[in-house]
Amino acid sequence: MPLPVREQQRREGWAAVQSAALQLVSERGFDAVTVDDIAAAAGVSRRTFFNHFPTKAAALFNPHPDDADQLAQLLLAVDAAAGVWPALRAVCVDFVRGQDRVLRVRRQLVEDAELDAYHRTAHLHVGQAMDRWLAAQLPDDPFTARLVAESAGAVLMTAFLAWHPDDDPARFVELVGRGFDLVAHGFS
Amino acid sequence: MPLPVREQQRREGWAAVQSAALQLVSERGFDAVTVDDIAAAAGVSRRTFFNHFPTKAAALFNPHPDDADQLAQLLLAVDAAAGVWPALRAVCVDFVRGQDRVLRVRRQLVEDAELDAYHRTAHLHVGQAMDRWLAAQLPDDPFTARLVAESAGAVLMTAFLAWHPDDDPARFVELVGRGFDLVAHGFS
DNA sequence: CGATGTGGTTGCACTCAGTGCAACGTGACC
DNA sequence: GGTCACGTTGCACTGAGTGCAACCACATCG
Repeated sequence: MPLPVREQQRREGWAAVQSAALQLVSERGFDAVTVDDIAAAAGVSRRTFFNHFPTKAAALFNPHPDDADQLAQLLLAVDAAAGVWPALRAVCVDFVRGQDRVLRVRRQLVEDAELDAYHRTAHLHVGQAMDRWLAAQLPDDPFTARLVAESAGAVLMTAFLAWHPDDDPARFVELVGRGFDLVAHGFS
Repeated sequence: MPLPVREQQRREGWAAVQSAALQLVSERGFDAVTVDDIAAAAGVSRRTFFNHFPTKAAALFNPHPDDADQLAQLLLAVDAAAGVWPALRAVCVDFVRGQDRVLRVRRQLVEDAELDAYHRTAHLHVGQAMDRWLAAQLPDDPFTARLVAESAGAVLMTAFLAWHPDDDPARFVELVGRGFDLVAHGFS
């Protein structure tokens, strides 16, 4: 199903801006790059930058529109018969593969404590699909549903921070799986 | 041990600004209050506001200096013989008592999705004492240490979101305990 | 007690993030 | 070919956050 021309162009512009942002910020650092710099490098106006992204940090960390679709697809397809946690493990491990385009750059950026905060907020967005799925799976226990969602976030963040930019991206996937297993086993 | 006069005044100014910030923002909303408004209400200059807090959001969510001391004290005193997770449970439950001064207002603010993000970043600060303690407890397994820290954060955040502003603050403490127990048991 | 030093406070000027608005240009649709 | 919808652009504006230099109050020492 080919996307409409309009939407196609829109996503190309989106990708051009994010690409320029990642490039410039990884070279010079977050504070040394202005929105005007990024917009100019991407060949769009400053105002258009803000049509694509609400903030400067969003240009670095917001997920690609396709990613949100993909996560939703994975959640639809997964079999939760063995419990929500194993299902979520499978979904996250699958999802996290094929993120290597942005993985390394983002990991380097997050060395800066300030950007770590931005990074975490970006994940709130992606998490919404997961929140809805969990609410449907555990309709009678919203507390546990929320806790499972936050715990999955904790695992992903831990793996992300434990992964080193020099490592193979596959190692990140492995760390995610290990984190899920540790939490599944419990801390008692 | 009475604090030096200088430090005493400093903390009074700090508290005055935070108090004014919580008051105004809970009345009008985050975006409808400027830093100038807060500074004026606290009886200090705009520039002094930024001497106390690096950002507007920090004035709402940054922990009181005494809180950091208290958390450090609790961590020093706790007995970790039964494992790090039970110890952390005890520390957090203790710590979370006596936070009722800011609990209700903050919970109301976080209804706004944007401020939820700010709130989470503020916790990174408090968590540093916990990070150091965990690194000392699990020197040979930094991955688990990080995961435990993130999981404790997940529990606190879940309890905070599950707690309702009309509830008794004691209920929040109870929810924290319940969250720790659920994670201790595991999700398998 | 008076001189000196240290550190928080203040005002000023500046950069830059983010927003509202109105004009424009280009695909979509009949 | 006309018109409609929508993303793009420029412009002007608010407000967050910072660097700097002057100022003032508490502290210290002779």
